[in-house]
Amino acid sequence: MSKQQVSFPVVDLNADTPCCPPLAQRRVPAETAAVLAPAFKALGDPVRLQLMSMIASAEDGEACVCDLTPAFDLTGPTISHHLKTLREAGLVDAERRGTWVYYRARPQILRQLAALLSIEPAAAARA
Amino acid sequence: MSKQQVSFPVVDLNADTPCCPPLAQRRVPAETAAVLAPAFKALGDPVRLQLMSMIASAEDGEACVCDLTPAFDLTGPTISHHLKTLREAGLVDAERRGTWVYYRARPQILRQLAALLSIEPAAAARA
DNA sequence: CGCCTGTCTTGACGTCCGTCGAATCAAAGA
DNA sequence: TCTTTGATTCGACGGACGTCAAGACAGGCG
Repeated sequence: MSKQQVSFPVVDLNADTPCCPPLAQRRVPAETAAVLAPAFKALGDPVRLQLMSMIASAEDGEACVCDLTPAFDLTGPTISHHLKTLREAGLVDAERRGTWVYYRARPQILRQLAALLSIEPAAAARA
Repeated sequence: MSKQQVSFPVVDLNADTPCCPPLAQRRVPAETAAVLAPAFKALGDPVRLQLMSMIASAEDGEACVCDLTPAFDLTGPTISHHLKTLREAGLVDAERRGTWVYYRARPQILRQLAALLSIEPAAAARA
């Protein structure tokens, strides 16, 4: 493990983040943007967006990699890479139970992102 | 991101898009993911997230490039490039009036993105 | 027209990203 | 222990991205 990987985001948005009056209500400060942007970035790939949805909409709230991988025309390592991206963005958690690894969505950050994008009637009517 | 990119999008999400039961409710189809991911991607940069917020939260619902640019330690062309990205993602509209160019948010797509990320109590309680 | 100011486009550079094959690690069985 | 199966990490390649300097374009004013 020694080598690189100095920075290891694994964004922790659950704790302190004062989180986000809507984007259209007050200007997002640079620090908030720096914290939240990586989450949007992680969702900015069609494969990861589908992975996120498959995980979040799974029956028991969790999905096995073994169910995720065959849903795409991509190799295992590539799916694993995308899952790592989602993990480091703080969007999902992973847990190994026996042979398989299960992924679970973190609803708090999803709510934060949704809140940031929410538009109140006032702003909506304005434009 | 996923390869291809058939033609430059200039995503038109306002019209037809069936748009999006919450991501955690039903699995997002590949076509929907392909259409929505670029919008998230566009928000996945701190500068663009701030630009989007500055535009959406502006007094009259629109912001002049001349007000946007000096808010960052970046050159004019770079800001212009980011604005173009937001435009091509369908997140903002631009209009030239005399000397200055004004940008205006498109609330519909913001609402769509927010709806996609929204978590119902059921799914929230589950995880 | 000519000049100035504001904005966008172009071309280039270095970095990051998505993808794969091969190697590695982890758990379960023979 | 050795083998098998599932998942991640490593190393590499090609393409996309963020940034800037320089040039081009548009509108206003003498």
